[in-house]
Amino acid sequence: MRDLMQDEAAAPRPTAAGRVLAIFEVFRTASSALSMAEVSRRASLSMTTTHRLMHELLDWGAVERTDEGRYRLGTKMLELAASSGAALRLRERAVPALLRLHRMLRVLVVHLSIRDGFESVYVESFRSAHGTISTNRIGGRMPLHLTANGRILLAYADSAVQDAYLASPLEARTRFSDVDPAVLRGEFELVRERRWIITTGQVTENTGGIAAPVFDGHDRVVAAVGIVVNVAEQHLEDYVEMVRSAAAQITHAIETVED
Amino acid sequence: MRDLMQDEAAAPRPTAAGRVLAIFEVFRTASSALSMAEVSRRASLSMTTTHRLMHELLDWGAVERTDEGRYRLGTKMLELAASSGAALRLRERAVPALLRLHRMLRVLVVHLSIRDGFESVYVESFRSAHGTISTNRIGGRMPLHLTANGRILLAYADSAVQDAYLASPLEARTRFSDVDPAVLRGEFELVRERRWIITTGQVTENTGGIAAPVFDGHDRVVAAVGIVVNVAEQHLEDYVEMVRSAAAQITHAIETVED
DNA sequence: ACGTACGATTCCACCCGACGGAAGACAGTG
DNA sequence: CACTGTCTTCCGTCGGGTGGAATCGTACGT
Repeated sequence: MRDLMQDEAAAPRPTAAGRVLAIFEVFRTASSALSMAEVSRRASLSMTTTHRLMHELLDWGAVERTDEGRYRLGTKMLELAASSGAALRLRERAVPALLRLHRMLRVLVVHLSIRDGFESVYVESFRSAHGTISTNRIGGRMPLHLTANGRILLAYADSAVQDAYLASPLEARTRFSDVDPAVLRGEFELVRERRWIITTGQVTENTGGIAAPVFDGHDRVVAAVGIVVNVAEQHLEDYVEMVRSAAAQITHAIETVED
Repeated sequence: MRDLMQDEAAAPRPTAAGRVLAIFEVFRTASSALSMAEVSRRASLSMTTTHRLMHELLDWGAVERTDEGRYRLGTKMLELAASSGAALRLRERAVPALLRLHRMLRVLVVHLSIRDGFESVYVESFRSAHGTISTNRIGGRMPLHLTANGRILLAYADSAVQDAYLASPLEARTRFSDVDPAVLRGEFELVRERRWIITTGQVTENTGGIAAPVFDGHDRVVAAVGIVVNVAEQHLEDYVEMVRSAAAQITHAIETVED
């Protein structure tokens, strides 16, 4: 569609590895399969270089060709993700509890996320067939202060992380979005005290979230479980215990099978 | 544990990109976090090179450090996988139907797989809490001829692919494993005729599988849905309709939201 | 059919980034 | 304290990586 904004597409460092990563970056931000020339442009690499690198990636299986001759990331990347540290084991142990939670809450969305830097990354998410609210997919990212899950993760992060985060510019998505560090610090306080949180109107005006922390065997928070609901919906508080219970189940699943 | 078998660890091509991929390969096959020296050895790279590359990967987010200072793949790999062609959209559209199937079949395992070369890759899999049969995780691979899902995928593949596959050495995992090309060809015939399959004792003696094909909008098979059951269990045939129904639902979900 | 435009591929000579060795910093262990 | 392993920095040399140009392929428009 709009092909004229690849200007600031992250100038790849003049190192060979940097160029490979630049190509990955292109695919990470691209929504569909790309032609080699498109990759070349977006990665700011010469066609020659792109061509050679792409073929190395093809041989290895990092990218694959579509029937129309375009390129996209290959299934081997799936394997890599599965080997990726935190995500894998966590997801595996968490799914049963997430499913139970999801089953109790037909119409809603269930999310499991971990913190990566200043962002919340979705490790798993189940939404019901119709529920089109919240379009996050696995691997998707959101600012920490706008989602219930994110606030859980930030509330339990090192104070150094909290300070740094609150000192950075805080994005607002609605007129209700909390961007005042003082308010957020208060939220964190509350979270650590109650071990759950409710947010409303932060991402879009008519949605809210309920989330709770997942602990590892050493009382450290490794993830957050949360659901997204329509604020029009009755008492959000009614869901709190279900979410907390799911979080507790996952905590238990992680603690027992420690390795 | 056994650190003496890194000999045949895929000599990385003497190209910079090849070295990067060698590192990815190390993590792909490693089960836990690794020290940099371990990566260096397994990838057959000098410490200097490993050190420099690893830091580039760290900066970009491809790998991350554990608390103990070891290295593992970073959460950004999750994002890459989510952007990976076939897997993503397919998985997204399929999950609701898979969940419905899973809900009906408490004790069992539900798998969604696609074909990648001569292997079946699991795109999603749900197992019930206790059911410890079948240890496949997302991104996991299996030979095509041994699983119900794999046979579905192979039965609908180009005949060129079939011929090539059947001409290659066929692994057997139990004394019941079918490794006779003629027998397998017969199976494929049957699959295309009935649009479902039952296998028994192929991977382990006491498990069986039931699977059905998922089509895209152009009558091509893009995935297979299957379940794993204990052969001791009653009539495997009883599950066929449920599996076929789930496959049909996914087919429908893919066709409708074509893009 | 012809011409144009764009993408993919191959070839090549120059050159700069990548490489490995060596040596030093650091931590844990006996 | 010596020893063993890991991680890190520095540097001179060398080879793989690089961009340009030329070729081939294919789809589109006139």
